[in-house]
This record gives sequence, structure tokens and C-alpha cells, in this order.
Amino acid sequence: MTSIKENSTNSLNRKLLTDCNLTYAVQLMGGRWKLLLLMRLEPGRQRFGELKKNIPNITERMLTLQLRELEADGLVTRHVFAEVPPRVEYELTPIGRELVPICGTLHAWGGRHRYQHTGTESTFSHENTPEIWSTP
Amino acid sequence: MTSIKENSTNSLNRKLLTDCNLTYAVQLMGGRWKLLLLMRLEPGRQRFGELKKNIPNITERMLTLQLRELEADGLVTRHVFAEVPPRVEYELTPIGRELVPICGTLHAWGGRHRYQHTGTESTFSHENTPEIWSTP
DNA sequence: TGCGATACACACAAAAATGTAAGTAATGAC
DNA sequence: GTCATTACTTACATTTTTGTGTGTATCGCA
Repeated sequence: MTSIKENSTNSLNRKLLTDCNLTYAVQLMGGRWKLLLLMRLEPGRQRFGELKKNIPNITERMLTLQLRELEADGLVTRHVFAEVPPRVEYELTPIGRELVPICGTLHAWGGRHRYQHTGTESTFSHENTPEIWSTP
Repeated sequence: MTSIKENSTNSLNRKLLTDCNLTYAVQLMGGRWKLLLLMRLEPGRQRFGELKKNIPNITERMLTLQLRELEADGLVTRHVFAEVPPRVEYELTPIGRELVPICGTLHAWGGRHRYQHTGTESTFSHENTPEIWSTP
């Protein structure tokens, strides 16, 4: 998300879909790394560098971008400490936290789908957030 | 989704995220028009032309693409009738149908978020699928 | 013979998302 | 004075997604 052409059909359609609460919701969580970030933040605050370490393959640029969008959308809070070297911590907001159980349901559905569709199971491990993935 | 560069970092990262059941699930429903299509199909089978009529601003190309991806992902079934002019109907699969209540929850969350974040409410109407949007 | 109807396909263009590589500011430790 | 540390920023390149416009096959009907 660098610069958007207001008034392209593409952008108008995006706005149109923003009117529906469902597609609106999906737009908020739609960035490639956003849900992973939310899940990492579930146990509590995390520093920028820790997120970077814990999320495989994410670049600093993408991490910054996605975190800033999450912040702008009110899903996470940014805490800046006036230290050197700098320290910045990220934390889920209440409404962001409400997304977590929904993600649990989606995760379970994804597992069922994968099994039915491919006959395999996921081996991805969310080490630091185990309790989320046990769906009620 | 026309042609994908195998082995670009971009594509490798996509595959990596496919390992997680959550991001896997989001990939399946991530196309711009997919969830709207799923919701339209909830009441029952629909013809290509009806979907086109009912979904604002979607082009034939996008409709085709998204439906084909949904089909390839096992979320909808395609029924072709050997008639002239042609008739094709689309229908939710069982696992696709399991996504509907989750969408209901997401829709509700989206509504809460929008209200908190913007102070407004959605005016988007899903005429043909009213019962979905009343979340338990 | 020509037309309308339907569900597409195709080549191309535009826009958006993602990735790469390099640089920056401030400070304390050496 | 140089260096390491941290959380970025910036300019640019690549890849992917979305949109535009036109064409097609088949048949029944006028």
C-alpha cells in the first residue's frame, strides 16, 4: 500500500465493498501478515524485533507496513519508548482481541477443509499461542 | 490469477503461509468478490447471470475467475446444462456451507468495529440472504 | 438470413501488493 | 572516534490482482 489511485474502478470497487460489514472485516485482516501478527500479539505485548524474529520470512518493511495499518485500523496499539536504541511495543486493542476467537474458528475450518481437500494436515506451529488453536 | 511466477519470494511466502490453517483459510476466501458470492449462494443454486445481476459492479471476467477458483478450492459446485443458450448453476458445497456461520460472526464483528472506529453503521443490504446476518 | 440470448475466453492495460537494498538517528560502550 | 544496536524510512523493482474490450459457439425464432 504505497499510493492509491482515487477514482480508478479498482479503488471504487474496494470502497463499495467496504460498505458490507463482512467484506469490510475481511479487508481489515486481509494483508498477508496481519493475522499472523495478531496471533503473535495475543499472549501480550511484543517488541518490533521479537515479532520480526518470530514470524518467518517477514521483512522489516512489510512488518512496519502491516503494523501501521493494523494501528490505523484500531486493531493494535503502538507504545514508543524514548530510549536509545529505540524500543517499540505492540499490543492488541480490545476490538482486535475480539478477532482472536473468530480466528480460532477459521483456523479449525481451514484444518477441516485442508483435510477434506488435500488429505493432509498442517504442520505449522504457532509455538507461543497454543491455546488459541483449540476451538470450543 | 492469470500466471504465477513459481519461485519468486512473493510466491514462496504465499506457500509458506498456506501451511498455517488460519492463513490458508483466509487465502481461500480472500478474492475480492468471493465472500459476496458465497453469501449469494447460501439460499440455493444460482445461475451465472443471476449472480452477475445481484452483485453490484462485478464484471463477467471477475465473476468467472472467482467462481472458478471457488470451484477449484471445493467451495462451490458447477452444474452445466447442455442447453442453448447455455445454462450454468453454482451451488455451495458442504464445506463451503460451513463457512457461512463464520461469515456471520465476522459480519457482526465488522459491524462492531465500524461503529467503534467510525461511529457509523453499514447500509449495505444483502437482500436475498437476510437470515445469515442475524448472528447468534 | 440475421438476431438475440448466455456463459464464457482472450489479449491487453492498469492498479495494487509485496519484496530488495540501502540508508538514518541517537546513544553508550569500547 | 568507531562501532553496535533498534526501529524504522526511502527509492525502486517485481509480482499479483483487478479491470477493459472484443470475440465466440449454439440454437430457436422472425
